[in-house]
Amino acid sequence: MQMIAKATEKVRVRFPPSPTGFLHIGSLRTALYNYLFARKHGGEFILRIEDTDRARSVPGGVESIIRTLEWAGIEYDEGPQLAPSPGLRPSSPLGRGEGEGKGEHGPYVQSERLDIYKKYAEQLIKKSKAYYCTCTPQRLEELRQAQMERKEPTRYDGQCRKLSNSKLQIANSSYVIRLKVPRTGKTKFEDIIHGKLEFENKLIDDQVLMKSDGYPTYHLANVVDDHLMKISHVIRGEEWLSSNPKHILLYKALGWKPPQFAHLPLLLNSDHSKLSKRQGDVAVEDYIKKGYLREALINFVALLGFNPRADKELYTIDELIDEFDLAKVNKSGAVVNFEKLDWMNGSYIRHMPLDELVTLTMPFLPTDDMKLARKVVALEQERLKKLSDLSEATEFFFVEIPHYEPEILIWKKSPKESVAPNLQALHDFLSDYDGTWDANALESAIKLWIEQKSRGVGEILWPMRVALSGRLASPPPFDIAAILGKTRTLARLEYAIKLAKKL
RNA sequence: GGCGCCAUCGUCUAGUCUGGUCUAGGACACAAGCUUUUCAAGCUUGGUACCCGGGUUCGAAUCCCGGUGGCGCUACCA
Repeated sequence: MQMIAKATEKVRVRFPPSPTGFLHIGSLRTALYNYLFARKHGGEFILRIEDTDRARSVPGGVESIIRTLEWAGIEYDEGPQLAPSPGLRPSSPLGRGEGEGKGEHGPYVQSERLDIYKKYAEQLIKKSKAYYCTCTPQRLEELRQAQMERKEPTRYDGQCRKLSNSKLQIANSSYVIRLKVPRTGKTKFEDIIHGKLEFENKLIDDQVLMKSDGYPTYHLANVVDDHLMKISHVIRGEEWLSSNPKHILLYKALGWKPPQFAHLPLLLNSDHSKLSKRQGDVAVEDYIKKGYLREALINFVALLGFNPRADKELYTIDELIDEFDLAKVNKSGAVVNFEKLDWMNGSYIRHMPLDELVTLTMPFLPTDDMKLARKVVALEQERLKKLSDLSEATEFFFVEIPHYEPEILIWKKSPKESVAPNLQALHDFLSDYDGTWDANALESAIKLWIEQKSRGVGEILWPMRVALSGRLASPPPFDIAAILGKTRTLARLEYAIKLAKKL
């Protein structure tokens, strides 16, 4: 794909979130694709904060985004830096930003670049490529309504475009600056993912460049910054595809060469609408809280819209970098399949070294005892889908006696009258047992004893397991007994016998 | 309404550019079986897809045209 990386042009990509809340899972994928592309081509990845909508920016928004990227291990080379503070996960180095994190193209926060946008907007006015517009929002709204009723395309009617561009004109009124879009011809460009595209100029609106509050719109700020920051490839969501001709026209008006574009397919809800909060969590923070591993979430999100190989599902970040290819990114939207995320996360959990897993799961356990935690986690490791499952799954280890419905002590293949005597026999055997109290020794001793008594394995082991765990499903009874120790094991058996007698 | 994008199992996808090896492959989920005190894991097996209609061709999931459907945009939001 010679259109991707020309030897002469350094690959520089950017991820430009708005600090309007938490990082969206779709944004995480966009950030990841940009990151993969940059790393693959030895380029640079820039984080830029687009806070030009003052009403929607929220306090702490920038920090939240940076922390989340940090958690995900997506490092940026240039961009705003946070004051050092105890992070979420110390193991992930933040971008090797230059110095203060400003880089040579900073600042990387748009609200700190207002004079730059103003300068270019005025330049466009001088060149007659843009004009002041004093139309009120009410007039614009009425205009739109009328156009809708007449079934015409909605667009600005150009009332102020005809006026002369003087400061006088705007003297005492609130105004915006609009781009003077050509009325004829077509705007063409080539998208790396979608190929050649063209739009009729007469259908493109005279885009607002500067708002009346002195802030630029996305369109202006984005184009100016991408140019000034020497961005080579704009990789963003497909919701931007329709406005791309406006951006191309803007580059042209400013006399700049546009970068290359790649518009990524959208992430969808199961009903195929654009992924939204209604149908599950979309904030990456929610996934962190629930105990999804960063490796799993990255792997999962990477495969939404892209699949390098036919028969491989699990990729490390290095493999993803290696295999990443914008030309292989899908064109159609992808429904987010959360069940697959669970499977993938479980798979990563199972393959994780135990000590690492224990460290990550400590917040989900009601104990500070690392040795105990290690044993408990080892038992549950292959059962977990996400770390937060551990709290509930292991609760029975940390209570005095677990409570449960007595009926669940009954094994499906044996009569309820046998439960109490079976448990009593087991209790007596265990209280006399003086071998090693670990899972293996207990298992062979108990199984041997069952055989000698010529009983079924199930009629002893099922009630034993329920007595120790209080649950229909749990790890094997020997493992639980080993962790519980002899005293607590016997106590739980005694409690179960009491219940069983009433059955 | 206008403009644009898209279209392979329920879902993520491989295959489409360079038509035959595709009676369409993998994964998740589902079902059955093995193992087993239960669950999980693991292994084995199974069902389900080329949106529709034309055309080009000896041959089309793949190329062309027309429908249909879905989605996105249509703001002084990004």
